[in-house]
Amino acid sequence: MKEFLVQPLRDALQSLGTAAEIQFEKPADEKFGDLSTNVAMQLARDLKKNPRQIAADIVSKLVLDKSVVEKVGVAGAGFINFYFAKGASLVAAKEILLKGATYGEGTVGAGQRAIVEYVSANPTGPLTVGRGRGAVLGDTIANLLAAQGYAVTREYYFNNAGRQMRILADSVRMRYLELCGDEVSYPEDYYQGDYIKDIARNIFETQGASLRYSQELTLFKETAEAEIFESIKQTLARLGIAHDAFFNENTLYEIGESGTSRLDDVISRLREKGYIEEREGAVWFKTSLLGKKKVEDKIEIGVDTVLVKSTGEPSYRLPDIAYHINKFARDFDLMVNVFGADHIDEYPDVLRALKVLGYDETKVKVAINQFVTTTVNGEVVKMSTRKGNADTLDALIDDVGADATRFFFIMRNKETHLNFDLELAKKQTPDNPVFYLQYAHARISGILRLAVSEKNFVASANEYELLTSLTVKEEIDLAKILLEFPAAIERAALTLEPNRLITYLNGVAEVFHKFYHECRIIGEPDAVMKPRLYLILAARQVFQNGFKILGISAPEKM
RNA sequence: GUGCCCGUAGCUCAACCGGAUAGAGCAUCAGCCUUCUAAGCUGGAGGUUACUGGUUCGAUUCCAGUCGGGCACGCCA
Repeated sequence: MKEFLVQPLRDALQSLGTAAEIQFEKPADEKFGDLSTNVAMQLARDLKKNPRQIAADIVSKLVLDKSVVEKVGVAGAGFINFYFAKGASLVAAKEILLKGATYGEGTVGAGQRAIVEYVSANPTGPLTVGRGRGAVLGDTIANLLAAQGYAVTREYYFNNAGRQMRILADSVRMRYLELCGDEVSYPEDYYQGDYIKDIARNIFETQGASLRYSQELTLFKETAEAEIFESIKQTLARLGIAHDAFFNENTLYEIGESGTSRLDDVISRLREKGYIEEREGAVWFKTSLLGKKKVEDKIEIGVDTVLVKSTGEPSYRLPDIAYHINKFARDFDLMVNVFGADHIDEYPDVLRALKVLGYDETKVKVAINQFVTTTVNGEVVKMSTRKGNADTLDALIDDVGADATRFFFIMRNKETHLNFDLELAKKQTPDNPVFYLQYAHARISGILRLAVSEKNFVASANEYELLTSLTVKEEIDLAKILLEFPAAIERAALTLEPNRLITYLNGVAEVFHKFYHECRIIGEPDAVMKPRLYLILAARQVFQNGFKILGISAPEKM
């Protein structure tokens, strides 16, 4: 609708001898119309005039199509409010039915390629509840970007080498030796979870005690990795999450045709630019030259970053940089990384390196999610994989179901701490927020079932026109909010904040329930019933399309 | 100690780029089912937007400081 207003407003401003960027917003209160602009207030300072007077001047010069904009008003400090003709929304509502499953899709990412990297847990143990938030967040962001026309790659970055994996393998070996009957003192800093014992048992069952006196860890490592990875994928699958690509960090260490690895290449390129220094036996990235600093005793000190430790091993930042260069080589227009707040200090180094090497680092977006605390009976449960007292994501899904799991993880802004109330999520009662939404969909489905079975209703595109005969306030309100769906998706996608979509859908559910109470459908004369049936078909479409992005089911009955 | 994030109704959270009387759900109080699902709707009560200043015609939003919580500050990942 904004398109109808922008040019007339520009013309009006021009005839007053001025110009400004024209911004619209949806007024909080419907008595202020459907859209408003604050352009008069913006101009107040330059023109040194009362904003209300400016607004009145603008309105007097406005030329608008009366069949679209019914009324224009000036209110408050100088807002210009536009009231749309009822028919305008209803005509537009036909689009929802015509577009069907594609309604709501946008073109922000048309012709562009995006990669979303999420989960990325190393295969050292089952996914925890804490990991779940990033997993669902990343998956939903990927869905939102896909809905904006991006060709999206969902990628999982992992490392199955290094110290952690050695500890994992040795943990399994220790448990295996226990099964062989050996007395072992199990180290405290080894993996404590029962899954280690399960893996050891599987090995013991197939291999017997044949590995008892071997120091070789390979079988333990490979078995553990394979089994744990399999369980991670299964857990993700329960939430409807499936990655397109798995990127193994090890490939960055491999020596290519040039005789160097990707990691070597990063260092030599940074060295050419003058950002590498070797001292104390280590290789440093001179981030101090790029603004990285810390403050000690109120004195700022530049800070460099180690890329290769004095042991000769790369620190984890080096492969991180190489990995991002790899993403650029794959020519993505947008690269989203989803990770937890504990990595908050890591990505600035990566971005600094990318910038220095001539990449457009603004294409990299980082979605950081704050931690999850779970409460059970009001008591906070802290989690750690290493200690083995973690609530696994699997157990959570068993407990509350996939829909509630997904919903709870994304219903809050990612940057706020999430309190996952296990008791609440488990409830099959109205205090559980996911039910409020799904119930609206189930109600619509129930009405449509009846319409088909008792009134022989068959939806037909040449009857969509009937929507324009709706007149009741609750009908119009519903049509209007359904039309905001594309904007809601776009906003959620651009900000990488799926919770905005939930907030929007909650609003739709609220307006629908009001409509439901005010407007009966089955049993009304055809002239009333049919337009309403098409209206709720449109509402159902919005719920279904929205639920698909959120990754939750759309139950026909509850 | 330093950096980043957060602080909004009793609880969990919204508030689109700085806009109009700060909104929902839960809990609570009062109503609404012979009629499409009462997992719903209507109404009431509930707020110094942590605090103090600043910028602005206008601040929950931006800036500075204070207090409180989380995370990170390693040649760990």
